[in-house]
Amino acid sequence: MAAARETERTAAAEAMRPHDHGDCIRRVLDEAERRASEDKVNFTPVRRHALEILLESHAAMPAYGLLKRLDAGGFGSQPPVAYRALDFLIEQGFVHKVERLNAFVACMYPHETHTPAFLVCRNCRSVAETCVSPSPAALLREARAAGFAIERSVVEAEGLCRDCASEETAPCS
Amino acid sequence: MAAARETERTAAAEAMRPHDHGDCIRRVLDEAERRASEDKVNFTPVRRHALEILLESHAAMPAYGLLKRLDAGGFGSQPPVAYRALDFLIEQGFVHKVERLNAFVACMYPHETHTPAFLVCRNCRSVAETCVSPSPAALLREARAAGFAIERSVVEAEGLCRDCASEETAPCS
DNA sequence: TACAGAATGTTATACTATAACATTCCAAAG
DNA sequence: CTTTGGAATGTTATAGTATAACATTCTGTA
Repeated sequence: MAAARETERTAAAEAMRPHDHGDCIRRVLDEAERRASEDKVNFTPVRRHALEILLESHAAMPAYGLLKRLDAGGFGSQPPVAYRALDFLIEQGFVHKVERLNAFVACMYPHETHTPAFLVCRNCRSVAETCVSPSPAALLREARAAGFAIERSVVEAEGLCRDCASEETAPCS
Repeated sequence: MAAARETERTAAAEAMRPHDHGDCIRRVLDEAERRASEDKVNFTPVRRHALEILLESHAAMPAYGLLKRLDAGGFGSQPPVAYRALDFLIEQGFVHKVERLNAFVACMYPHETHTPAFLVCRNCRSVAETCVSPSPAALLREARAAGFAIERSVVEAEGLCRDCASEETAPCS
């Protein structure tokens, strides 16, 4: 049982482990590409580049960090450059905003509409996205009783990722 | 069944219905009072007044809205006045921040530590707080597999409350 | 009384986000 | 082809959110 748990593989676990991140990027980028042309939306260079930047890591990036990178890539230095790209990417479901951090992460499941749940490390800001069921049944029940129509929802869990936890307990580096 | 649902009462439903809000305020304020003296924390005038202001409605209030009210009450006009009061109230669990809105609401369940879940109306910004189980089992499983230690989490659901929904479908006022 | 820690007062500044309007690009209609 | 209208981008300005840093006051306790 313990051994099984050790080797258990889930999306969140993968995101926080060393892995072939090049594969992540290619996979997501291809999928985004496909979806964009399928939906006939305009996946322009600045939008693509923004997504590529966000895909570089599983950490959340602030808008102005993205802007800086976009500027370095020759895409302009004013805030709307970043926010417009982000608006587009979020609209398409390629990127999520982590409200807790006022920062943005590339979606690891761009192939399906879903309610994201994030494991946000308070130390290194890494963000692992997981797939949970859209809303807990209890919440749906409450909402219905209140006459409230849920349109979208998000779960944000804050804590310590494995790496940061081991650093805290054994700061030997 | 349908009739039963009509008359169903839950915390979230109550918050969004006309109710004796004076009772809400007294109940929560008393409880806060009690907890503060129990925990030997300093429930100063500015902190108490901030909580009173937030308790006036179930809508979320931005920090600078609170600040304006505190200033009107003679408690000072600079941002730290509001943020310090909010820091204290959040620390004590008397107030939650609704990240989605960058705004703050008084907690309706100050008697228990809990993971809040919010039903946030995108139209009127009313916020109904509900009690759901701390984290969905699926999320806990993911977290464990990832070696991630959840310290706190929040669910924020966005949609339309009953009143705003009926306005949208029948704008006759 | 002197001290220490908590709370508050005050100034300045950093960070996040959007409004508003000008310009360019490009594809579809004429 | 050309025009024309919507989408995208460029640009300036400003609104909104939050914290750093340091001075001062208050209060309980040694």
